[in-house]
This record gives sequence, structure tokens and C-alpha cells, in this order.
Amino acid sequence: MTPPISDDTLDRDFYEKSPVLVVARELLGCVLVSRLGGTLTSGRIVETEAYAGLDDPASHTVRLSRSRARMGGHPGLAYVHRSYGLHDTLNVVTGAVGEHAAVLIRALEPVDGLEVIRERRAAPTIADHRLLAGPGNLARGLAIGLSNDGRDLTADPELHITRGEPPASIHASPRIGITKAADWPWRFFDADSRSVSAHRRGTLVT
DNA sequence: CATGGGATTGACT
DNA sequence: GTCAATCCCATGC
Repeated sequence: MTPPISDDTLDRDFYEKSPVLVVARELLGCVLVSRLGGTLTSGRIVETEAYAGLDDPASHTVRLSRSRARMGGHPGLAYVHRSYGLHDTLNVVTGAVGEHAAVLIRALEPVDGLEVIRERRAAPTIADHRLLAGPGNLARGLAIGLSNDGRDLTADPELHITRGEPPASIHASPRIGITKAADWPWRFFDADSRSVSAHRRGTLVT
């Protein structure tokens, strides 16, 4: 029996806000919960990136048809993308239907299911706090794959996000690994977390 | 149908 | 710091 969605699960109103930068910041400190693969695994979100709609040259929605269909849909739906043929990455659609905005979840601090996460990562020498650092790593650790594209995170017992304590200090920096709009400071991270994926300097936001 | 780029990662110099 | 693995999808012939 899968437990019901809890009261503190982020709802449609949370994801529907604009601009996407606000949602990207507010997701920091929330907890991504997965029961995919039959075991509870979860982590506290410490790093996100915002991708805006058709005016953001770096967003998949301007280039990829599947992304365009997904990101133009309802806020709170998962958009899972395979990157470099190897790694799957998790995004959440935000804003109004047709706005084509999404937030990429880039890093978590492990909370539940550490043993299973470590098995899935097949990385015996990695420190606990680094197991879910990086978008491909967290998807692997929480058993999130391409087949989970389109899940509704506001109503899915197996994949959703719950409210948490916001970080004391949030920094912003340019987004990682993109070539277009590479100077937009749309990556946000918890300045005090050791689980942030890349050690790039940021500027204080809060 | 052939080709090339990409929201990455870990191993290695 | 460099580099290759690997596949989805868009583009062009």
C-alpha cells in the first residue's frame, strides 16, 4: 500500500507562480520524495536552475518538440530529459499553461534511503553528502528515468515535493553547461550546503 | 537515411 | 586541467 499524498506536498498553486525565478528559489530547502523502484528515497533540494519560455535561448522548449509539449503544459508536471545520451535529469514545469517555463533540479542532500541510493549510484567511495550532487546523479539515486516523464508531482504518491525549511543564505550564478545566455544568473543554491554540484562562485541573493 | 550537438559524469594527466 | 562514453532528437539530403 502506497501512502497518500501528505498535506505538505507542494500543490498546483506553488508551481503556477511566475516568474520562474521565484519558484526556482522557493524550491530550495524543499524535499524531493521518490518511491520509484519500491523504496523510499528522498533529499533536500540545494541547487536549482530556472529555464524560461520561448524567450530563453538556452531552454529546450525553443528547440525540442517533446520539451515544448511538456513545458507548455500544466505546472507541476515532471519533464525528464536524457542528457548526453547517458544521464536523465528532472525538471518541473512552472507558471501558466503555455508559458513554457521549468525548473531543473540540480542537487540534493540525501535524507531517506541512503543505502539504496548508494547501491543505485554504484559509487562506493563517494561521501554520503555527494551522492545526489548533480542532476544526473540525483535522478539515478532516486530511480527517476525517462519513463517518468509527465508524472504529476502535485498528486503522485511515488514522486512529489514537500515543503521544507528555506536555506539561511541563497546564492545565484550563471547556469551550468549551457552555451546560450551563459551570463544569466539563473542558477540558485544553498550557500552553506556541501551537496551543491559545481563549485562556482555565486552572488548573495538572500 | 546520415550526421551532429547536448541542461553530464567520472576517470585520468 | 582534459577527455570519452552514449543516445535522443533535429536537421538536411
